[in-house]
Amino acid sequence: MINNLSEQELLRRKKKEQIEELGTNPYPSESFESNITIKEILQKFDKKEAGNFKDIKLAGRLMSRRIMGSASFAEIMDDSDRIQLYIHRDSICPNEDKTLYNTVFKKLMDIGDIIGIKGYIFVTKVGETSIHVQELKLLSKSLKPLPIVKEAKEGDEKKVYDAFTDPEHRYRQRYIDLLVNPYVKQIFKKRTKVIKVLRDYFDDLGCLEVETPTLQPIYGGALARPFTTFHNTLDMDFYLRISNELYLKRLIVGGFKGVYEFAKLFRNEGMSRFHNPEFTSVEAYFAYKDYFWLMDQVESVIEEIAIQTNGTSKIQIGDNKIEFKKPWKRYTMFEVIQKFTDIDISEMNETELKKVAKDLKIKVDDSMGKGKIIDEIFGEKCEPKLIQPTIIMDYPIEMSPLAKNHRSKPGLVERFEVICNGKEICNAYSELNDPIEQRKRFENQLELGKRGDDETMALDEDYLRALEYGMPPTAGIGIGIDRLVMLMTNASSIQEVIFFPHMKPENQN
RNA sequence: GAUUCCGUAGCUCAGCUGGUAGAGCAUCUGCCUUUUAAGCAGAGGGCCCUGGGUUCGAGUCCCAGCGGGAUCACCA
Repeated sequence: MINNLSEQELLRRKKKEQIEELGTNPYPSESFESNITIKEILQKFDKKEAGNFKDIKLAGRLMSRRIMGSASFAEIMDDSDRIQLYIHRDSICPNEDKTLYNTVFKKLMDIGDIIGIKGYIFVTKVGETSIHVQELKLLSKSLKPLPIVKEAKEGDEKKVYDAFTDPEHRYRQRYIDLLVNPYVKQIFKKRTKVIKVLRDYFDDLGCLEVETPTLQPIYGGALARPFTTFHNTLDMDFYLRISNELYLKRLIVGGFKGVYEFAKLFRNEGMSRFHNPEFTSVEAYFAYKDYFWLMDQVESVIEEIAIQTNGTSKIQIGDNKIEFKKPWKRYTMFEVIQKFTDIDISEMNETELKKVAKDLKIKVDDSMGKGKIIDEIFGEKCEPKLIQPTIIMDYPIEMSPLAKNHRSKPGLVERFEVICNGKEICNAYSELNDPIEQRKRFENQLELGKRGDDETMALDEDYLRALEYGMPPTAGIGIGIDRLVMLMTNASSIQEVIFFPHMKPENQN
């Protein structure tokens, strides 16, 4: 193992031993509490507001060093920002013994070491806010060299050297990515903000945040292939949930007026820049509400998310400027298909629909029912063109086995999705609460399964039993958190918004 | 899954029609010794992703594999 170490790694291990020989623990136990953040220093000091800028105590990572004889400049980074340190030999070594500066700082410390300092703030000749260090302590020795990203000014242009940009390394070693690329932290802070706004919104509506099983004996609530696992004591298979929908609705049967859950969902399908095998969704259910009420809520909460994360409801996403301010455009499924294809399919039967699909050069096969064909036409001809947030409503019944029949349009259900930047970001409906109808829908799914559709829903007897006791009229919604965060952070891939996206195992090659 | 591009020093990347492995940063040594430095001089550092093949000779050409990116197809 030791033979595989690079020259620089061997050297750092040796330095660690030398530190120990000097009687210093390179990994001390005692807490070291900063009394200010770097961001606070930079903001308050520049404003020249009164404050305590002596007796600064700060812990962080050493990010650069420029050593001159008996005085050096360095940079320290904490959770908030970076600041320059001025380290003068006689300041940190006021007595005869200059070991701390000459040996420990100059010879035994490295970029990447975690240190604690005490000192006071001043401004250098060239005007950079800095800390004059009076005490210096090693808090943790770093044994691997960090990729060094440097910025230099050439005239007016800012040039970045040795950027750490290789996606494989960035995702596999996210800790390095976070240390070295400051924008990455901002993405994840926004992600947490998105979740917080949603949570606050649902709480304010009087909902209860709940948890439901991740391991499920029957997977349901969505159309997808599951991961399978095994419970030894029960001697049976379990599935990692593809959805938590049916459990949350059981809780509505149980009498809660509203429930929501942020849930990791697992789908055993392809990976791409829009798909990770596990992803986060929030589902929320509201008793005594319908899908029109939900449309208003989703417009409000997403506008609020945009404002909270970006300071404005108008966000640049890729090449598009997207306005989240409500109200959004609303179309029925048939209207939007007519808008983009000039074809009115509202009265068509399966045979006619197949012909339309073929004319539009959309692949159809015998496993596809009416609903699936309509969904394909929509996905192909409409969805990619819907850039501004748009509500699409009233879906064909075949594609929506858990949604309530439309109050006035036969063959349709009271369902809507929000499409933004050409992608679905949420899916919602007036929930089907007629247990007899629900059983028929499940049975119809089984039929589709026999026709060869490999994505159909299993029949869940306990869920039907729950409905038979009576579920109030209920509106429910699922929002894909990862996709929403991608929009709010202008990220082009889902891997950018998940700390540890799944990848093939690292090989020793 | 399909197409296509990529894998060389700790990092970012050169390396031509095949002929002893290169640069900048980082590291080490020295210079500079008190508010700027990407400083100056020198040095060390490589299973060129892996395994086969062609060849007198392969980082380079061919085949297979592993890993990754981009685009496309299915799912959110």
